[in-house]
Amino acid sequence: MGRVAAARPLPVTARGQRTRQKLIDAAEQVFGGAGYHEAGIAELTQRAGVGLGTFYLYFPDKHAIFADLVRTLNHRLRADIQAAIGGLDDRVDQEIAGFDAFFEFLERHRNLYQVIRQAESVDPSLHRWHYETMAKGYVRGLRAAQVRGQISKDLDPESVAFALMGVAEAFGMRWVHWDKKRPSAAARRSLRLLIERALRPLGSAARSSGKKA
Amino acid sequence: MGRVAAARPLPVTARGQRTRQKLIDAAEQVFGGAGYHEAGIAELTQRAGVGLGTFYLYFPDKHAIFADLVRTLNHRLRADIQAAIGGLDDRVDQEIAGFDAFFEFLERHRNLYQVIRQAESVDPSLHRWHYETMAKGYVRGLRAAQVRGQISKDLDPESVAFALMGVAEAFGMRWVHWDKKRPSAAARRSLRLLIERALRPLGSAARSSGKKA
DNA sequence: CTGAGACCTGATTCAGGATTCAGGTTTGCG
DNA sequence: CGCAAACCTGAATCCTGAATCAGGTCTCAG
Repeated sequence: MGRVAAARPLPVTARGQRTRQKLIDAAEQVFGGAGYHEAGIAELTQRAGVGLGTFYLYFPDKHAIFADLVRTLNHRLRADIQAAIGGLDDRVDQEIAGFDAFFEFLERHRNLYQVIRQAESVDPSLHRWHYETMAKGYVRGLRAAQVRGQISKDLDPESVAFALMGVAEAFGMRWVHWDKKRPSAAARRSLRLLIERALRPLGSAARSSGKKA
Repeated sequence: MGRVAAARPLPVTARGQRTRQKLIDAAEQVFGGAGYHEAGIAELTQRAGVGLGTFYLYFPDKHAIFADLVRTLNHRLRADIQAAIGGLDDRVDQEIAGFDAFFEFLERHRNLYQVIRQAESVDPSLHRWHYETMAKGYVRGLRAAQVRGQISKDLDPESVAFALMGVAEAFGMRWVHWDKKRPSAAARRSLRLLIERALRPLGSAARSSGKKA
């Protein structure tokens, strides 16, 4: 669980920083393609174009760079979703936009996302951290939307957050991962209906903002 | 993907059958506790109380017994859910009962379920088979319910199936896996509300069967 | 009883892969 | 320049653990 292994000091010069980045980029490819256990340090350094030993100048061991990757991923994903949600002020619209951003992220970082899945067996606490992090922001947004009366007040925000994350993952697996394309029109239509009906307060009409706010 | 490795003939005598079973039972423990890669054949045979070499009398390699386990799990899980759904004739009630059965299964086979998650990196096609199998039954049930007018007809059954499976996994992770207990009352209440509102045709009243049919 | 299968065994083999280390090479500053 | 400090290198080390195999041991049909 709590891996330790003395962290290496961050590189001082520009050259060092470049090299470290090359290693991280390579890790993205390598861990994504093969799994954590299948991937070798040799393959990683080769793809980064550096010597084998160089790896250990920047990371104490294999696990360390994997953990780095997961954290990076987590940040990028949350940033993408936040950006996509930005201008919207209706929570249901935000959900839809968030889902789209998620699918797009999955497509662009197809391998990368597998890394997070792997984390479940490689480092359970890291895996859990990922979901807890994601959920926290989610819950905050949902609670605010409840106050604004945009989503039903009788729903427990945390439950809704996990439910939606689950749906996102399942759709990502079914369409992006298996079919290698964004969810079909039918799937996206159903997704919108499900979210709309499940979250919207009972009385309020569907569709909040037509095309323009 | 398509692993081959000549399967060993099934044991002929009662003794052989017993031994094979002991190995499978041990695999359940060992693969569940540690991961696939962490678990060793030695540990497995030790727990089964047989010699190391005996393993290779019944399985061509490590992968084979893992695949066996995933298939077994898949069957047990589907059987449990079918049994739980049995007597009910309203689809929403069936969904709730199905979820409960799933959570109970997760609790009882806590380790075992991780095996299926592991399958994603150990054998992607097996992993996909698991979900496709689960989805197929799901879709059939949903379609029938649509004909009966129990759930909204404008939803794509496959989309709903994957959405619900996703929610089940997320809840399983959050409550059964992390908290080591069934979902909280609040969570189960929200779950029911979400399903009810998302699936039920627009006009129809909630709650189909109160306490007794 | 008895022997031919059917089963069982675990030390040993062996390949793969993480990590080390004993030197190079490069960079930048005085 | 001149020389630390900062980087880089990859063959060699060392360990792990899957898979093998050369012999036993059990079982039951005849």
